[in-house]
Amino acid sequence: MLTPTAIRSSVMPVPAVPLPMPPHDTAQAESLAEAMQLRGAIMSYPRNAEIFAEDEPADYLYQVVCGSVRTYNVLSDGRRQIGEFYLPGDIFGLQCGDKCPFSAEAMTDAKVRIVKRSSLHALAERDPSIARELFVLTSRELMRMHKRLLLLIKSAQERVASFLLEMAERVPSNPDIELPMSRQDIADYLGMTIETVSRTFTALEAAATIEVPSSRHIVLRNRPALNRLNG
Amino acid sequence: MLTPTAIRSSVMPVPAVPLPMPPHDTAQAESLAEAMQLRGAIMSYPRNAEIFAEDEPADYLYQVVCGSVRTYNVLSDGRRQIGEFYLPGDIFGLQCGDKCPFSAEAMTDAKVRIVKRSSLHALAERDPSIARELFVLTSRELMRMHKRLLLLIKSAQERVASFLLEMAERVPSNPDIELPMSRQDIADYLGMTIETVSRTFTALEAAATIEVPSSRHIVLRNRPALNRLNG
DNA sequence: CGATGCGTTGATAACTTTCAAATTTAGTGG
DNA sequence: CCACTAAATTTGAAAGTTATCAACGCATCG
Repeated sequence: MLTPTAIRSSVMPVPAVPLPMPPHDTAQAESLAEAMQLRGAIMSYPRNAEIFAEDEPADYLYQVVCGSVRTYNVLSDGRRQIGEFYLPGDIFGLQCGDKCPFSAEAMTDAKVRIVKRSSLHALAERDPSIARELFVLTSRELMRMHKRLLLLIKSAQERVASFLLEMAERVPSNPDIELPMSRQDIADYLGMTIETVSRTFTALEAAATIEVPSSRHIVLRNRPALNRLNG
Repeated sequence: MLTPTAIRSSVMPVPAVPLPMPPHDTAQAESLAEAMQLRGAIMSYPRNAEIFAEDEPADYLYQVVCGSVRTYNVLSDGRRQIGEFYLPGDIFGLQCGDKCPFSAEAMTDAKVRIVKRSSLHALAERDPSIARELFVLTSRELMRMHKRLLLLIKSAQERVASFLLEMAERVPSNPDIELPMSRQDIADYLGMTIETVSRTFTALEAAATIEVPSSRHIVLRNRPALNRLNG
């Protein structure tokens, strides 16, 4: 399964003015969201631009403001594995040690809030609630990862079904889904080839489980069937 | 791939006296390890005994004292996926929300230190260094998970090679590895069948990459070859 | 010694990938 | 707005890998 994706944009990210965020509804003196807003800079990335690269020093935490982001690894033989897709609101970069264990790219034009990890950790030293939030966030990411694991042992149909259900949950415009990623991205996320992804979509459509009006627009027609496939 | 593993021991865990732990070499007033020692109870589990079950309230954090533990999920059709193997010193149960997202069993006779999560979180409120350790631990688990993801998109040989290298790293008795788990466990960890695992071992042995004196005793004869397979 | 559990081996079937080509969609310039 | 080129997606046929089904070997244990 070779996927020699040499996507590398030469476009430089453009700093933008911070966007106002809706006020957070917790009683916290300062929540993580607020802290990130205060301390964060917002960067704009065009489609396919690199946000950070594997093995770079991992100095920042990131939050998608708008658009979408993919993290990924490229194996020595060129195969690419997508680590995760991040949508508006999602925070990524939590699992970094000293060096980033993967790369990140804007999947669509995107604005990303960037905060120095050191600044957040310093804050966490003083404010246990921030520390707690960081922990919860990481632990949640871990659970998401765990669901991915379960995904990857399944058949092609099951993987695609799980993927669609996950996306439906994350972009709440049911039953329609507007996918921000290409077939290649989906394939590399699910650990299969682009052809198998395509065939699986076709099969699900033939079974009237989904509709595919355009390649990135999916309509879930039979959720029970998808849930059955989901195991 | 059906693996209807209905392992369920009726043996009750036996509380045991706490074991002395080597002193921790940090300057911290109280490290997480020390805190767990102070607050933790040690339980003994016979081979295959259940430590906790999926969907139970997740009230505890666990640390393997001796022996080995597996966490796993069982899908509706009986397939089992192993989440992770834990060896002496390893801490597990970090990713739990309110309910355990998986079950845990002793893979061999094992002693496990058990600490109330609430007690650790209360401690973390007061001691930022503990909070930090919890975060680092979770983030490390996340990185391990990430490596697993990369594993699961690979071929059978690559998966087994990666698995062996990982185990070699974790049980430092190189180049010999004494596996604490059965072929079925390995299969469910790597997302393949027991037969394929067996055949892959045989193939690696035929290639003089490893030796298999007994089914649970592996000798790494050609690490470069394994590393090459590891990608 | 016969039962039982675990691991290995063999033959066949099922599924996914690979390679190739057709088709659709998107982007660009006139 | 249309035509044209490049990119993305879909489809088809063949090959490769892994799963499934079945049988066998080998230990342990009553």
